Amino acid sequence: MVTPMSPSPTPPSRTGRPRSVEAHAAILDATRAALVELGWSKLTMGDVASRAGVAKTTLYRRWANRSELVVDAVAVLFDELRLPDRGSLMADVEGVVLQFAALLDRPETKTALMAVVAESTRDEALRERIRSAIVDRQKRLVLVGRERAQARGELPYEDDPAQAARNVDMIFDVIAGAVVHRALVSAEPVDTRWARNFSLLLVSGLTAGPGAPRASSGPA
Amino acid sequence: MVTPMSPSPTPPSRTGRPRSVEAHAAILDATRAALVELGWSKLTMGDVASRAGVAKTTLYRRWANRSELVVDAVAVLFDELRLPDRGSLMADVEGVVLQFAALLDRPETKTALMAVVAESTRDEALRERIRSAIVDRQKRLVLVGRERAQARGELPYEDDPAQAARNVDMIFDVIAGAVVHRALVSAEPVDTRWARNFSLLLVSGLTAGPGAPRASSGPA
Amino acid sequence: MVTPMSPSPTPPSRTGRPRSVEAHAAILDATRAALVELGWSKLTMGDVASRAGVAKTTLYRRWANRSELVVDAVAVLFDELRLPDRGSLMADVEGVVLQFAALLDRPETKTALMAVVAESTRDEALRERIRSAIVDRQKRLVLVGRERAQARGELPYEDDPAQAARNVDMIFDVIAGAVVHRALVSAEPVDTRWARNFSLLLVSGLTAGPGAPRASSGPA
Amino acid sequence: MVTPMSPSPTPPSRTGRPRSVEAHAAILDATRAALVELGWSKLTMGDVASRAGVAKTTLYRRWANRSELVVDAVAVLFDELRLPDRGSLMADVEGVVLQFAALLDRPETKTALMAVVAESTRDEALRERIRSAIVDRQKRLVLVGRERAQARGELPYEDDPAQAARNVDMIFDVIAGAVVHRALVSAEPVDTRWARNFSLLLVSGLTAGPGAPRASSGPA
DNA sequence: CGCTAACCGAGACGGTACGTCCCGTCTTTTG
DNA sequence: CAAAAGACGGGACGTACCGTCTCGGTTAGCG
Repeated sequence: MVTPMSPSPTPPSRTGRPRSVEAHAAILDATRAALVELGWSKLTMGDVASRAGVAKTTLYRRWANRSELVVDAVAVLFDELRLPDRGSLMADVEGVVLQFAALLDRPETKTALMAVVAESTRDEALRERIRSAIVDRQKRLVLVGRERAQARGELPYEDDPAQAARNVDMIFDVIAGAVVHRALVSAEPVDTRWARNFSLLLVSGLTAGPGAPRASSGPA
Repeated sequence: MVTPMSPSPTPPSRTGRPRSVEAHAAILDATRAALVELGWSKLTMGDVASRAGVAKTTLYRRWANRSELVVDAVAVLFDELRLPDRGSLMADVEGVVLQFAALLDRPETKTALMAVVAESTRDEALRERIRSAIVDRQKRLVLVGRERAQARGELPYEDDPAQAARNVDMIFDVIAGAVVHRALVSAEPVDTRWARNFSLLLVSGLTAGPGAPRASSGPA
Repeated sequence: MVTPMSPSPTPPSRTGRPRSVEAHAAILDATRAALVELGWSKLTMGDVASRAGVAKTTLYRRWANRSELVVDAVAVLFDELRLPDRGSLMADVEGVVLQFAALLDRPETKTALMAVVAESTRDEALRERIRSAIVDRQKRLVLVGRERAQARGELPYEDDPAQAARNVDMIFDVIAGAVVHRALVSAEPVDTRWARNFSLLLVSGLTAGPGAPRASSGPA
Repeated sequence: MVTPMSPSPTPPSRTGRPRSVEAHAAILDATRAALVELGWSKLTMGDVASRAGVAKTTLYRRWANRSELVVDAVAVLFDELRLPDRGSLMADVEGVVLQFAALLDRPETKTALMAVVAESTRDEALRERIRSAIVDRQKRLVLVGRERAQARGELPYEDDPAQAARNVDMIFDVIAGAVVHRALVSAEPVDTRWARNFSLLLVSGLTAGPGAPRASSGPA
């Protein structure tokens, strides 16, 4: 209970045998491997431990429960998302949609993401961990895309910083939500055609609706 | 052995004691109550059975597992969604967004929906059950909204029926996905302002992008 | 509760559809077959019913529980025991020992006999059923053997009828007990050598000890 | 998976937490108590576990099934049997018969012994466990009795060691078998009179038949 | 010759126990 | 003093049978 549950490989303690750094990586690797082979609901702490060549107690010393472990194991995969400049806002959106869809098609992500979100509806600490480890980190993609579009003149600059932040949040929810829903709930493929149609819809909305000159505070 | 795990209280068999219809309703009620009190991850079959005043075997006779039971228990809640005519496409969208958000704010829905979707990534039968019991049934809302908007002249009629169907699917994924992501992943409230901004974005996109005159097959 | 649990195919009732006689035989056959294949502890009422092509209710209408059913199914096998005249008391004893051993070597008898006896230690009705269906019926063998030995002059006639009855009981317990113990508890074969040694011991004891002239009321 | 199901509280493993010795004793005590209260057929592993203040898994870690547990729980009772020197072979036999009868009259022994023997007809491991934990250990009584009788000159010394062993086995089967059969199958009391008559029969047979001078290898 | 009572099969019912799996914790020995 | 090993108390699983209870339907004997 007093043990710090941080993912940092070495806690403040100075005395005693230091925590193994190799173990940390091995555990996260084992977690992803177990997700691929077994899926979220059949993944067990004991199995992860034995895959990692580690005792169960070592896991519990570092993570409070399996949801937090899985969030950490999966979060790094989201950091691989990139937003290369494809020349236009619509192309950039289409690119990130397809990248995100590819990520959601990986078995470890597919099975784990919705599961930890479901858990988080009853677990404040987990909710916070998801937000900081995944959600907030990926909003960078929206920020970069907007800046680029503004530089290109495709989007105006928003004066109100609060409204600008709200726009970023909403666009993130729209893009991520639509892709997740298409891929996991409707269980239909996110292919090039879908990505193009979706990007067209979004970019049209952005250039005509909120984010467009003077549409945010009150629609016509 | 091959007893159909359908939610219908009486399988095709003609002989033998028929399945109890009261038990069926009691089980679904108990399932929702357990979701509210315990949440998905602490809900157990044994607990549902005893709440319903029913033996555990009676549950397993009718549902193959907890996920399928929960889908059936939750699906009926989605049928309460309505699309009253609020006079404009944007008002209609805003209305359905707020209704859907209210539904996702109910504890039984919040904790269960993402959980069964997560399970369904490894369970084809469950995926199909979610699709038929929830997803396909609620697309009716998009259909009604589009027809109404077309009648009002807010949206054009689409000639290609395949493209029309694709549009319905995508709009459904965008609306449901954005609301779900905002409410459960980002864990931020879907309030009136968010709903208005989102509706503005969507309707702007719809009237300018796909669904707008000749933008669907290929943008310039 | 009011239904008479007698093994007779037709209870005292006069009106209504009579109980099926074919079913009765089919059930006992199925019981023995299940004993052979599954053994006592894995024999189930449902399995016997389906083997016999009969509903479970039909079994319960006729037998109170599986122990009583098995006693009835096994009892008839004991009636096949015979005591052919082999010319001497010792040869007669040896003959019946080997016959009894052969009966106990049959899988249905082996697995069932001790099981129902074990049950009967807590079930008075079952104890009575075992006594009347098996134990008392087979004492006939001892009676015949004694009469024959007395006719041959190998054994004296006992004047006191109560003592005579006690002797029969004891000899029955000694023979049956020794064979059962050797076969099932010690789990060693009852072969010709064992049978001969045992018979020698018993007949020696009988002609010198109780049953011998004036040894029963008080040994020297 | 291949954990040795031995009754010893500590398996060969050297590392890890050792098995609790207190739990071991508590379980065997609880088993006997449950046998007394419920009898063999109503004794459940879960009930024994909760009586012993132990988890069900702890039982299964040490015994493969209920039968093996019960054999271990009951076996120690047989070790209480003694053979005090009563001055003559007949008195010694009578004494052990009455002691054995008293043991079989205890509710835990009565209900359990025949039950595990019945199970053992289909379970080689159980058969071996009964033999080593009960049967072979109690043959000591016959050995002691014979030595004493030989010292007294009541019985001759047997030259052939194989025949001597066979005699011990047979006498054990005769004594134990007769008492068990009288007590449990015939369900009649083993009182002093019965014990005296039986002892007379047996001792007469022993001094005149096998074990007597030159009758063992082949009677005329 | 139709009643009617008791039978029949099928199979769902509320229950109990099973033996297994995993949880998260706790004692050990080892490094 | 941490780490691996593994036993611990506990809880839920999904299954197997129990003995009972509807069902719809059959089969006598009696009136």
